[in-house]
Amino acid sequence: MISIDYKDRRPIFEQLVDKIGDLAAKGLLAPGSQLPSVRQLAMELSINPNTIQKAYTELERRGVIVSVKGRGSFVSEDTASLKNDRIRQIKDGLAELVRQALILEYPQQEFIEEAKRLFEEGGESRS
Amino acid sequence: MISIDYKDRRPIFEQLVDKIGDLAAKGLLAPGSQLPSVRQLAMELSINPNTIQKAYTELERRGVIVSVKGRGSFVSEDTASLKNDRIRQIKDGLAELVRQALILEYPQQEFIEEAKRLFEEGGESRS
Amino acid sequence: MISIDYKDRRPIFEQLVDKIGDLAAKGLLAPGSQLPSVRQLAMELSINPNTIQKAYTELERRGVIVSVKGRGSFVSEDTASLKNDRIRQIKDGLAELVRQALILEYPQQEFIEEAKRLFEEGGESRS
Amino acid sequence: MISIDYKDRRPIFEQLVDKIGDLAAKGLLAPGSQLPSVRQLAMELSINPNTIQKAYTELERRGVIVSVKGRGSFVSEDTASLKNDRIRQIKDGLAELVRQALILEYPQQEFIEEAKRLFEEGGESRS
DNA sequence: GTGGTCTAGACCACT
DNA sequence: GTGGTCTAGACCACG
Repeated sequence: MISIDYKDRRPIFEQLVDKIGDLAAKGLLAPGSQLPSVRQLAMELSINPNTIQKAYTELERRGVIVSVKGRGSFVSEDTASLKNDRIRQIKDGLAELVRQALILEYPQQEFIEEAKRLFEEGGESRS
Repeated sequence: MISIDYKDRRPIFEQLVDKIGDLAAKGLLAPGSQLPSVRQLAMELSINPNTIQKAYTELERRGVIVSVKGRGSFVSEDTASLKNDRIRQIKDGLAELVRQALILEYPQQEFIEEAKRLFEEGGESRS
Repeated sequence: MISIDYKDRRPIFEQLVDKIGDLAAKGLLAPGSQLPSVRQLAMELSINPNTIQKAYTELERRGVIVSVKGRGSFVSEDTASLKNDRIRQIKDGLAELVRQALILEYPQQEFIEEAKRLFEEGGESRS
Repeated sequence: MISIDYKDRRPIFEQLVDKIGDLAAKGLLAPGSQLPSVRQLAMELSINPNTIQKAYTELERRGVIVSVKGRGSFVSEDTASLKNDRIRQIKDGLAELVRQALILEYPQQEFIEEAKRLFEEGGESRS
């Protein structure tokens, strides 16, 4: 379910944050369910526990998970915050892109049409 | 014309690539015109010549400029490739964002409306 | 009467200390009355007896309860110390906060008004 | 200027975040000025660079400082966010205290008077 | 057993 | 030189 891509130039902990954030947002990690422990996940992925810890800490900061000393880490039961976390990232990325488009005078209409095209193209290939 | 923003978290060479790419795409750097030499621009911006070199190398790879040993660096005369370079980046970014939106089942309509809103908001604040 | 909140980030033993301290201070646990035994309360709450023991030890240290070997644990009959224990905590916290406010030159008036606002807001939402 | 207290039970990185946040909020660290490098501060305080790094990362997340790879860390020039960061903490603490006071039925009037008393007491002892 | 903090020492990208 | 990431291994508080 959770894997890391060593070809990806982003730091490992960031890949983990994104991956777990996605799974939680889509409900594939049930709200309230327990995540693998820091040590266990570190073993599974053959990476250092500190790196997992860093990812979990960031996820907790974002309200995606809650960690309790001595008990473990759990997916947040506040389902709204699960999705909001990811949607905010999309909106931030979009704002940056539009900023670039305005600088280049890339017309709004083409931008929107490209977006629509990508949505339909992506939508088709889904099972 | 060319400046660097130390508050910007991106590496300086990347800021340069973007900035020069923008200027060329908008025609503010005339096709065929000569760019400042690596050393001269390094002096002007008070940064390391290596950093300029890295930016120029990347720009040449993208077909935005051509460098001729012993003569200097020139904006490409292939105006199409100038704009295409930048537009490709926007499209790539958009494709990635749409991919994320599909994963999260973030509705196309909201995505498009957010984009439109950002375009109008950004368009207003232009001098 | 006594419950634990797993969403609460504080350690369980600390929640118990607070909860029992509150009940004693408000007179809902009569002075002199017997508390559940460590084992019994551990069973009821499905938590480790060590955790209960730790809470009882801390409560005894504070003079809220007295434990007698072989007989059990009892709410202190010194009613003054019951309430004082809790009020001292509030005053300590307040002193620390005011210390911070002075360091930051956060004006007394705003501090007081914020406190009043919180009291009224909190007072309304009580059943 | 910056020191750590080993008697303090809070983690070192948290003490640093608070201390630097205070100095920045009070203007004792001028906006835009450079902080000691991660390694240098680690040497001065005889603690591990990772611990400093953790503190700086948190300070950047809060908008108190900006860190630039290869250049260093700088106090934010957004003076509003410097103070806001600290004031938010005071308000959060106050809200928690009032919540406790309501539970204990500790009268608002006494609470407010205690606060006023502490303000004046603390105010007097200032040079 | 759990999460959280810390040290020691390394490598990377950027200047 | 700078900040950022990572590994390895330790200790603590909590259950």
